[in-house]
Amino acid sequence: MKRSIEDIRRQELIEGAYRAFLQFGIDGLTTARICKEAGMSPGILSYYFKSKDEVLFWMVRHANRVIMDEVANRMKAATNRWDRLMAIIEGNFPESLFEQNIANAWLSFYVASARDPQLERLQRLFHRRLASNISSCVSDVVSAAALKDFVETVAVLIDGCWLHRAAMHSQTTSFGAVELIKTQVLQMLGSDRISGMMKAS
Amino acid sequence: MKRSIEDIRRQELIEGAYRAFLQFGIDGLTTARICKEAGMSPGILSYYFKSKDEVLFWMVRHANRVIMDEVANRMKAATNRWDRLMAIIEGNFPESLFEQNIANAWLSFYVASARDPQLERLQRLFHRRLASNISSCVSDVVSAAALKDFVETVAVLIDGCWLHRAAMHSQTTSFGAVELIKTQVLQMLGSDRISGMMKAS
DNA sequence: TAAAAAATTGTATGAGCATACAAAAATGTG
DNA sequence: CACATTTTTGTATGCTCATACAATTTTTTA
Repeated sequence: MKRSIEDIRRQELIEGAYRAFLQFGIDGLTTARICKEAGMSPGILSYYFKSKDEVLFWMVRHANRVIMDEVANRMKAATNRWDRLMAIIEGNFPESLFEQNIANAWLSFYVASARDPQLERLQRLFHRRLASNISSCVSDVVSAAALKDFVETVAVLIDGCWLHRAAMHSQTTSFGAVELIKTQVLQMLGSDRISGMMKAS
Repeated sequence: MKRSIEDIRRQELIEGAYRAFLQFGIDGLTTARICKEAGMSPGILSYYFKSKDEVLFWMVRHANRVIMDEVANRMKAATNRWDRLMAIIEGNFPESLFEQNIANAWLSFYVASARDPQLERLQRLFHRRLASNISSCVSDVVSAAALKDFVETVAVLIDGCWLHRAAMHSQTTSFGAVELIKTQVLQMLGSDRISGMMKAS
């Protein structure tokens, strides 16, 4: 079928771009590098995509889905709100992905999205998803007023840990980041509310 | 004197680079733009500097000094350890500098320092200074074991707030960031230890 | 003031890159 | 098989930029 080969090639290029992204960040992504990584000749990109930026767009979506899958998998095993909150936090730091290169690549995406409206919309979307995920776990035990602050603090902690991981001097591990955030969350919620969250729902 | 004019020109170029950095981030920095911002003709850069990267290096030092001055000024007014800790936190979020453009520029510096050993050394230095500043405020009231975690958490919160500020959707203010971090610090230390820190020293 | 030195200008060069596209190869169709 | 269509290749074009440098202007020196 006609669609098939086009879809396959596009997907191969997106995944090639993803591998190049992880290795070189958003700035190291050249059309030539993307095509090479996908095992094709350099000109092919402009046959299947309107521009490099279009590949970039789909690649970032792909990259985000990889992380979201980690969260989703952990969510399945959770039976109460507390476990779901932990699933979100842990899912944001999969050992296989929490590496300097990758953290740096994500940072470069943040930088780029300040100048590219398409990427900016993606980033906004990712943030909303995270915020709404966190919200749904604690909305029953935290007042509406405090909810926004709680969500923002957790989001800042997650982003902050990734930023720290990008710094070459950092030796933070996946485990360390989760513990750091968990400690703050424990303090913010207190044991009463956490017990409340542990009742199955 | 021979030194004088050279120093002046170098300084002017560094400050031109700084202004361009704040406006366009590290990637928007072209030699032409730097020179233009400094009010000189485009070729002058290679007369006073070995390369663009050398200007970059001095520019980042300059940019950091601007922030450090904010911290230092607030430190002067502090008479006890608690006030000094607050001076560090508040000094890291001066209203005049806590803007989307500037946050983005700093992020781009983080990204770049993964590939430039010179910048990486600078970043390491900035981090050590921050960590040692924070440490000296709380080392008396926090056990040696907990000290590392405390410092790391505060550093992560500071970096995280800046990262969040870089995101276009964020409406965090300077005040909001300080409050967010202060809330976590209050929780971590507890009122007993804070009273301890408030005794003049 | 005349000659030398320093500072500045504007531009040429070449490198790296995205994109377009002509030519070639592969695949499909009758 | 002959022909049309799709896919792929390799390269040409034009752009942005860092850097070097010859030509010019300004300043210093004697």
